[in-house]
Amino acid sequence: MGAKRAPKGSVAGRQGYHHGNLREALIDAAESILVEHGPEGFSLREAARRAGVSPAAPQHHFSSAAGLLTEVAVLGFKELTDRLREANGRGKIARSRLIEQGVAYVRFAVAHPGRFQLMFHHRKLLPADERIHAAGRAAYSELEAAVREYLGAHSKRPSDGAVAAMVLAAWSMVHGFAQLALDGKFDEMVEGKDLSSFIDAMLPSTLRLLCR
Amino acid sequence: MGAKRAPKGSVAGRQGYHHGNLREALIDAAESILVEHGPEGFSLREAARRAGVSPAAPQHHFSSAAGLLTEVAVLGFKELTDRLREANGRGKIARSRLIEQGVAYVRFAVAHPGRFQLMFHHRKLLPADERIHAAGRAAYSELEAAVREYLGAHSKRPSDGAVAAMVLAAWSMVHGFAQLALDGKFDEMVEGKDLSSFIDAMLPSTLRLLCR
DNA sequence: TGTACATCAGTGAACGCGCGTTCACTGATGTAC
DNA sequence: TGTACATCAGTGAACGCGCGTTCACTGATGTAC
Repeated sequence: MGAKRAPKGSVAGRQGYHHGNLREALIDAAESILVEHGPEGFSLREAARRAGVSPAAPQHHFSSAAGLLTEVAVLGFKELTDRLREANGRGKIARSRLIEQGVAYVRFAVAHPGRFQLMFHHRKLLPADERIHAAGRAAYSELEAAVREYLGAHSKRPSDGAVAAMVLAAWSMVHGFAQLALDGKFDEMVEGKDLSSFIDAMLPSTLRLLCR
Repeated sequence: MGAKRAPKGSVAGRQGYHHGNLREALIDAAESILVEHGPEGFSLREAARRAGVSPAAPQHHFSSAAGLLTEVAVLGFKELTDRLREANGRGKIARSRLIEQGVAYVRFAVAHPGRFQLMFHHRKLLPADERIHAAGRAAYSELEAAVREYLGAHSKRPSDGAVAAMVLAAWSMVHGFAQLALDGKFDEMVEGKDLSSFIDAMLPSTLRLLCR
């Protein structure tokens, strides 16, 4: 096994001419590039390099750079959806569940900055891709559900308009908070502290200004 | 005048070997590129091309591509600051002034998408540039002033913490709204209508959920 | 169980492209006398 | 008012770079018989 001759371009995990798991390896490579250099620093050649494969290899798995990134973005939306659903399961009070969900949104963004920025970077993705839309809508639905429950706790049956307005407000707030945090606009306020503890300290009370 | 021989590479507005106004022409060119292709589509060579000048010419006015873009971003922050100050001058009720200011923030973003995205795209700007920080802080101060007046209308003397929290909430909301709008995430809701009318229709009521 | 062969998943060299930056240069302008 | 000359603001060719994509190819795998 270990004695098997490895081809010149080989890399840890690679054992022969066929990679065996190139599709997943390229996705992992893409995510690591995104973390280090953001969506703009991504290149297909670099992803191939990190997967230990020739520059032409990705063609067999993804139509193009945008195709690979679209896959990563779809996976990102799916994980965000999971995080939001999970957060809405915590706690008995609808209001605190909604707040937990907002915190989960921002935590996802700072935990996976590359992936998050990519998800909202349509120029880098396949245009008008149905999977992206569907994955985005699924995440939106989680937020909508939490808002509906929250509003339902006050008036018996919230109107669709009221729900939509509150979703717009909550989504804008957490999205803006996440973007500003990732762009370093809070660095002066954060000072020595860690960004995560700043979020934990400030975000819930910020969200409480909206949900009261 | 009109009969004057123009050099081969000449372009409207150019009249001789010396451009005469290259610095401003490059800034204008940069803004037009940003509008068309976003911060990622910017290149110094293209800016030089649009200004009707050789690729090496910008060196005499800006240290690098990041230097030119930093200039554009600083101007953007200055204009945003003006818009915010202006908005806070409209209306007698502090609450409606704050809401007007939020609307002005988003209107600025959709009116100058390239400039706006650039301002929050630190990877494209000179790192740790003092002018950017100062220009950003000036805009922040406008928002802070409006929030302080708004909160002051309720309790007699709002605490700094309360002001900071409200600023964070308001800034996050308008910034997120703007980013999501520019990224096309509202396109399904907008449908046939124009983005500006969607903003006018939805944003004030969204902000009212926060300011009440 | 062995063999022939189609298919799959890679290689690696080559393409043309646009980029930022450098270099020696030169035309235009402004100033000193 | 005229002239010499320094300085400024451009030119355009060249550099090396990394990119996405193409191409003819080949090693490995899996299947039919």
